[in-house]
Amino acid sequence: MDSYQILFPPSSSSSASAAPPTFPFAHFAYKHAHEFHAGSEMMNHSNETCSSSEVKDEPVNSHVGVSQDDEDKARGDKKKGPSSSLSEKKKPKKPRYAFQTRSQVDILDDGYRWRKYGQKAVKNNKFPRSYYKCTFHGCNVKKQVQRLTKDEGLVVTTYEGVHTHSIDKPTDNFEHILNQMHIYNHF
DNA sequence: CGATTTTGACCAGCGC
DNA sequence: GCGCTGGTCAAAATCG
Repeated sequence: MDSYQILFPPSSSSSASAAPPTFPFAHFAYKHAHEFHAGSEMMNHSNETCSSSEVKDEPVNSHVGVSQDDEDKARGDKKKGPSSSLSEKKKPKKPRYAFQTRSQVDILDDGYRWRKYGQKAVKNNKFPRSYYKCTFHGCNVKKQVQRLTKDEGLVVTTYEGVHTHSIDKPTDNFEHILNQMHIYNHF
């Protein structure tokens, strides 16, 4: 837990091929474009919500970000029980895209279908963090939603992985925004 | 009745 | 080595 580098995705994606089709939350971003906070620079403009000047505990203040690592994953078996099988992987962290939004509800509908699989109380936060998994068959995308203590109205959503399928609930022509985001991405 | 949420337990990584 | 914290699983409960 710490701060993910909050920034827009792959500004450094050396391998474009590896670049995900789009951000998993692009769709959602569009829907909440008006209240979408992403991009360190973009944020500066809308500093009304977060005055990230004196940050001390909350690393995530006014950044939205992304931090990607490997594209692998390492969930072979993590479960209770004898950990006999485990001699591989070190801890490949999948790319994670974090961004925060202003919303009264934690459950932000981004078009995909999620199933909650856990909830945990995190330190420095009054509100618990919820863990969701994409229910699409074969899609291992996960996301966690957490409300900030400082800004009760701010919800931090962290996506892990990229959806390998289309949105379950298509709506507006968000592809437009997608393109824009791509631009940032390329930037 | 099936899908999803809730909730406690378990495990792994990290810091001291 | 121990304790803390985060992340995940799974059984039970709840919802549509």
